[in-house]
Amino acid sequence: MNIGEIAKRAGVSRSTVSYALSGKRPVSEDTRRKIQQVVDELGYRPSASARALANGRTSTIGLVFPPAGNHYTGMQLDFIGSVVEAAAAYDYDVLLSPSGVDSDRSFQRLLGERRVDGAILMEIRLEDDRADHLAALDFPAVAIGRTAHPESGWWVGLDHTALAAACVHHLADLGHRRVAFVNRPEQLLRAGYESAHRGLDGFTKAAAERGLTVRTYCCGDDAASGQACLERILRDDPGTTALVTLNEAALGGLYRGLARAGRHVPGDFSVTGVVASRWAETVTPQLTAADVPAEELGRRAVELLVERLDQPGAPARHHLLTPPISLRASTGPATGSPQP
Amino acid sequence: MNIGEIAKRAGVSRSTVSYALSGKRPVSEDTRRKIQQVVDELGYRPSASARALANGRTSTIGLVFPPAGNHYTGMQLDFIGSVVEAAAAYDYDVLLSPSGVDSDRSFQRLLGERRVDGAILMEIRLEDDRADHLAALDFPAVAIGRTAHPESGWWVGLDHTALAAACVHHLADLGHRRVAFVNRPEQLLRAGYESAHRGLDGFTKAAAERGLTVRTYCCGDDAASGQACLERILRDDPGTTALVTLNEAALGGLYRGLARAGRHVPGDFSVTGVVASRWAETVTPQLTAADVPAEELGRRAVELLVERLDQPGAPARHHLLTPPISLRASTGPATGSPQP
DNA sequence: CCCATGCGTCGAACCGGTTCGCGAAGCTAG
DNA sequence: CTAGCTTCGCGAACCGGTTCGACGCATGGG
Repeated sequence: MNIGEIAKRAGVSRSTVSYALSGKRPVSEDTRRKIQQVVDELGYRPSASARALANGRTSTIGLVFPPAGNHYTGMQLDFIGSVVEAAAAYDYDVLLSPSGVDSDRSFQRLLGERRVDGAILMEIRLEDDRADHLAALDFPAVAIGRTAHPESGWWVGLDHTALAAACVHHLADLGHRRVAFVNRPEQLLRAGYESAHRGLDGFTKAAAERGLTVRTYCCGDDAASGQACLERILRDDPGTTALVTLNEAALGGLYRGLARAGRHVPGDFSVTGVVASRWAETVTPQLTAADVPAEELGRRAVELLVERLDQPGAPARHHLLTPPISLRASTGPATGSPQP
Repeated sequence: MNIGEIAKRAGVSRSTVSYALSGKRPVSEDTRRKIQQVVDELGYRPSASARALANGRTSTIGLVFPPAGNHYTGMQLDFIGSVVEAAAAYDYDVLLSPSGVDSDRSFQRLLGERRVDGAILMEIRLEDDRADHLAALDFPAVAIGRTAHPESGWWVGLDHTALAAACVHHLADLGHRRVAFVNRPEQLLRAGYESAHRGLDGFTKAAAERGLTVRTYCCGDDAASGQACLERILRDDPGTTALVTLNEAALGGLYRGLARAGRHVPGDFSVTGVVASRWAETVTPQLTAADVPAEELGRRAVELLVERLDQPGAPARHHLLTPPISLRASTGPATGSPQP
C-alpha cells in the first residue's frame, strides 16, 4: 500500500497525494476529501524510511547511555521514561544506543548511518570524547550533564557541586563534625563522571569551609557494596556521625550497615545526599536529600534538542538546576561526644 | 558522502561498491581493496534510510512499553537494558515506543510507517489488544508475558502462578496460617495485567489447598502506598503473620509499615514474594523471594524475535521460566499464638 | 581457431516517498 | 474577444542505496 496505490484509487497523481497529506501546497477541497477517504479506507501510512530518505529527516532522536555493565540506577530509568514521553509530544521517536565511547559501533550507527536527527547524551564525563566528537561535527546534541567546558555546549544539568555543598552545610548546621562521603564506584570516578567529580568537589570544599573532618569513599552500585562501605567508614573512624551520598543504589546497603553496627538513624547517625525522591522514600527513615528532578531534566533535554533541530545555528543554551534539599527523616542533631 | 561519491573516487560503478561492501557477489581482490581504501579514507557509512527503503529491513526492533503514567519499576528498567544489549549483539537497534493500546499514535508509527522489523511487548495483559492486533497482522513480535491464549504466540514469561504458589507453600511450611497478598495497583489488575492476575490466582489456589486464611490487597507502585497497605492489613486482621507481594516498588513501604507497627521481620512477621534480586537485596532484612530474572527474559525475548525474523513462518515458540525461591532473611517460622 | 564457460563489472530499474517546474483550465478585466 | 492571472494538478527528477540482467574479456577444451 504505497502512495502510488493511493493515487491510482483516488484518480490523481502521486504528487497530489503527497501535497494533500502534507499540506505544503494547496489542494482543492474536493480532491483532498477524495484522497483522505481512500487513505482512511486502506489505513495508509507513508513509509518512514522513504520519507526519511527523501527529506533527510528521520524524526528520531538517539538516547545514548552507557552499556549495562554498570547497572542502571533508578535515575537513569526516570530519564529514559521522561525523554521518551517528551519526545513523543514533539512527534519524535527515541532510539536507544548503549554506548560508552566515541568509537563504539553503536555510536557509529547513529551518526554514520544517519539514523537519528539529534542525540541526547547521558552519563557525561568531564572530558567526554562523545560530546567533543558531536560538537566537532556540529551534530545536534544535548547532554544531560556538564563537561569541563560547559559554556560551549547544549546541556541540562544538576549543580552537583552546590547540592553536595548544601548537604554538608545542612549536616554542619546540625552540629556534625566528622562526616563521610559515599561516591559512585571508583571506576566511574576515574573515568571522569561529572556527577562523581563535581559532587566530591562540592563536598570537599564545603567541608573545608566549615572545618569538618571528612573521609571520602567510592562504593559499588549495589546494596552489598553499600553495606561493606559503611563498615569501612565506621572502622576507619568510629567517631563519624553522618554521611553524604550520591549513590542511590547503595543506599539500602548503607542503611543496613548502620543497623548492623547498632547506629540508629537519625538518632546517632545522619544520612543525606543527592537522590531521586522516589528512592529516597523507599528507605526507613525516609532520606533527607536533594531530590534529583530526573523527569524535568529529561523533558528539558528534549525541549532544547527540538529547539536546536528547528533552528539550526541558534546559540547554545543550557539549564542548570539546583533543587532544594527535601527535609525528611534521616538527619538530626549530632549527639555523640564531640571528638578532639 | 554517498555511494556514488565512493564509486567515482574508486573508479568503479555504484553497484560494484555495493557488492564489494555487502559481499553478495564476488568482487576481485584488487577492486575490493581499492574501494575499501576509499571508504576508510572518507569514513563512509551507508545511509540507514536508503538501505531500509531498498531492502525493506530497518535493522531496528521496537520495544513497546506502557506510558510513564504508571511509574516504571526496577524490573522494567532491567528489561530495557537487557533488550538493548542483546539486540546490539544481533546488530539491531531498539526503538522505544510508549504505548498503552492498539490504536496509539506511537503504535501506529511503529507498524504503519514500518519503522521496525519486529517488536517486543512489555506489560502484557491477559486480553491484550496489541498482541491480538500484531498476531492478526502476522507481524513479528515477541511478548514478555503470556496472554490468556498462550499457545498461539511467541513469548517469554514467568510462571507467576507457580511462583506465587511457591511463596505460599514456603510460608505454610513455616507454619503461617494467616497470610496477606499485596498485588500491583488495582487499576492494573482491572486492566487485566497478567502478572497481577496469575499471581493472585496462584496465591489464592495454593492458600486454599493449604487451608490458609487469606486476604488480598491491591497497592500503588510506591512506598507511601505500601505503608498504607500494610496498615490496612494489620487493621483488617491483626493476626496476620506473613505476606506475599508482587509489588517491588511498594516493598520499602511495606517494611516501614511493619516497623511502625512494631512487627519485627522475620521474628513476628514474614515477607516474601516475586521481586528482582537487585531490589530484594536493598531492604533489611533481605527479602526471601522468587528472583525475577529480568536480564534473562529480555535476552531471550530478543533471541526469539531474531529467530522469528530470520525464518518467517517458523512455528511459534516460547519460554516459561520458573526461578526458584532464593532464601534470604525475611521469612521465619510462625511464632504467634495460632488463631482458631 | 572457434565457441562455451565463467569471472568481474556495469547500467538500469526499483524501493516509496518529496519537491520543483510547468501547463491546462477557469476567471477577471480591458 | 483576448491578454493576463490564479488555481490546481501532473510529470519528472531526486534522495541513496540494492539487485537483476547483460556484457566484455580471459581462459580452456574440442
